[in-house]
Amino acid sequence: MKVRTRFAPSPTGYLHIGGVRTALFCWLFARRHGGQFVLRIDDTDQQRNVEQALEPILEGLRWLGIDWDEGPEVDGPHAPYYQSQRQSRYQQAVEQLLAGGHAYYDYARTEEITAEREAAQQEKRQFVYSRRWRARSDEDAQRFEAEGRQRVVRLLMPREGTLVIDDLVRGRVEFAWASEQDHVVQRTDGSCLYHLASVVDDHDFEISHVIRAEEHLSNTPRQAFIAQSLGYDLPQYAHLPYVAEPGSRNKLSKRKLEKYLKNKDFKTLAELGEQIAARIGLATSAETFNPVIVDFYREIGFLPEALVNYLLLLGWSLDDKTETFSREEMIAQFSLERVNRAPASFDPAKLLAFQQRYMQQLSVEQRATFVRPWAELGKLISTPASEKERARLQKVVTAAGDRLRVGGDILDYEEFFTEDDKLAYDEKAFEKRIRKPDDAALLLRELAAALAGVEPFSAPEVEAAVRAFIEQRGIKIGQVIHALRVAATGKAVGCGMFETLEILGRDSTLTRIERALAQL
RNA sequence: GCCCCCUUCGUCUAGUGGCCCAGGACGUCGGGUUCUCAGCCCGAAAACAGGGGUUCGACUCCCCUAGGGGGUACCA
Repeated sequence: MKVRTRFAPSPTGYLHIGGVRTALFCWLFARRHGGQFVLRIDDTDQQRNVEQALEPILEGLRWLGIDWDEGPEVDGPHAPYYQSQRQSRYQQAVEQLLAGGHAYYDYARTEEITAEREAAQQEKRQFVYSRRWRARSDEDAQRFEAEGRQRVVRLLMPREGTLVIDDLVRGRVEFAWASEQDHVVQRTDGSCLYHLASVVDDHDFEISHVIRAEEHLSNTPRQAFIAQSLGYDLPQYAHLPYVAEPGSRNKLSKRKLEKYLKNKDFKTLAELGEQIAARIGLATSAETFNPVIVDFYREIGFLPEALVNYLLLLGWSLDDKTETFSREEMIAQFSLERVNRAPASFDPAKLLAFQQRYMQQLSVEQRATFVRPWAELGKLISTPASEKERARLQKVVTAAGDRLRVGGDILDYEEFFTEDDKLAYDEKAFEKRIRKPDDAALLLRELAAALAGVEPFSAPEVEAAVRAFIEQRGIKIGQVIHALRVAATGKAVGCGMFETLEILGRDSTLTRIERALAQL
């Protein structure tokens, strides 16, 4: 059988971390079996500009390398892939259901249905619609209409027997038909509802495997009924567990940011993002820029491969030890059988650890290239960067080494790019390392003199000179290096001191030391 | 209320009746390396939701309870 999967986002304006995990699994399954991955847009009740609200979602998928064979932009043999453009097809399906006796016109008022439901609940029994306002004949219909009633189309659900679904993740799941409702498939205004649309589309698009979030498991019976009534073969179903909040089993939602911010790791990530956004002048709002949204990671400089690898392991595992998967490996190894049935909570700390791991695997050249856009956006260097700036950037990236976790971290190293007379000092560090120690100023002055003659001004030579200096005076390196760091970089922490000085060069180093001493 | 799904260290997970006084990873804690911070290395603490069965033997099978999630919409 030809494997075809689909991901069906609503154009909401952003791509949620849970949603993209579902998309990834659909995509992996299709690729694993040499099939196709289809993108369908569920915009049945969208009033706003769909194109605009869709773009961030497509952008997110593209960034992560989740490519679609059919759907928006690429089209395909079953176009259009927008539900809003397929209403006439759904209308046709409704008529087919009616003609086949699988659905009926119903004239009940909302209050009447509600009353029946509440009565059932009072008696603690399953609610089943009495079908009192079902039009069994034209005469019924005319009579109801004469009463000023409006009609909807309801499913004529079976009242006995069971439906067995062999879910690829859950296993065998049984539903009693009697506990299903006569769901509405077409509204009073003639528009069709999601479940009908979804079933029709899955059939028309020849979807073989419906891989979707767990919240749809309970919706499967009505969809299966629609499909069967329309004479369609049922697709294979696979219901994925939802992605939970950090440190809890509750479902991850974009609306509970306040709560997530109380989680230490989530907060750390969120703050990292805010800092970077501020430095590159990115206007952010909690709505669209936070660790629950995929775009966040792209903006602050995560590697897509790291996010994908992390997401892969959120609810899936190959065995008891394999954690790193290349794109090819995950495609070759992915299987729905190994999807966990329990919800997996989103762990920002572990995601960051994956990012760090992937960053470490890049060569210095790759890392410098990757990081450059942030250096440009943050005005550390010009846009586009000159050859000279690129060369310096690469040196800084080398010196920073593993300190660069995400692309935006390069913004922590502005001291390498600012002019000597504009270097800012961390006041606390300056106080502690230069102003307060009695001998700091003197040592710094003498050290500057020693450094003046170092030739060439390279890390090993500078280090040799500093070591000779302290040995000569019988002091420890700590007594001079901290002051030197603050004078040269304005900060208490940073890259290796000697590499730092080499990058700055003799002139800047000496100028900066002098300037620091002048501040006293 | 009714129906369905889920439950192993804080977190992601391995485990399909004996290999498990439960393994790996992230995080945490302690130590080492060191000019700071990272990184790296070594080590430690940390879990089978609870209760009943079945069995010579249960993390693994069955039942109940609790907790979490979903559906019960003219939402998707």
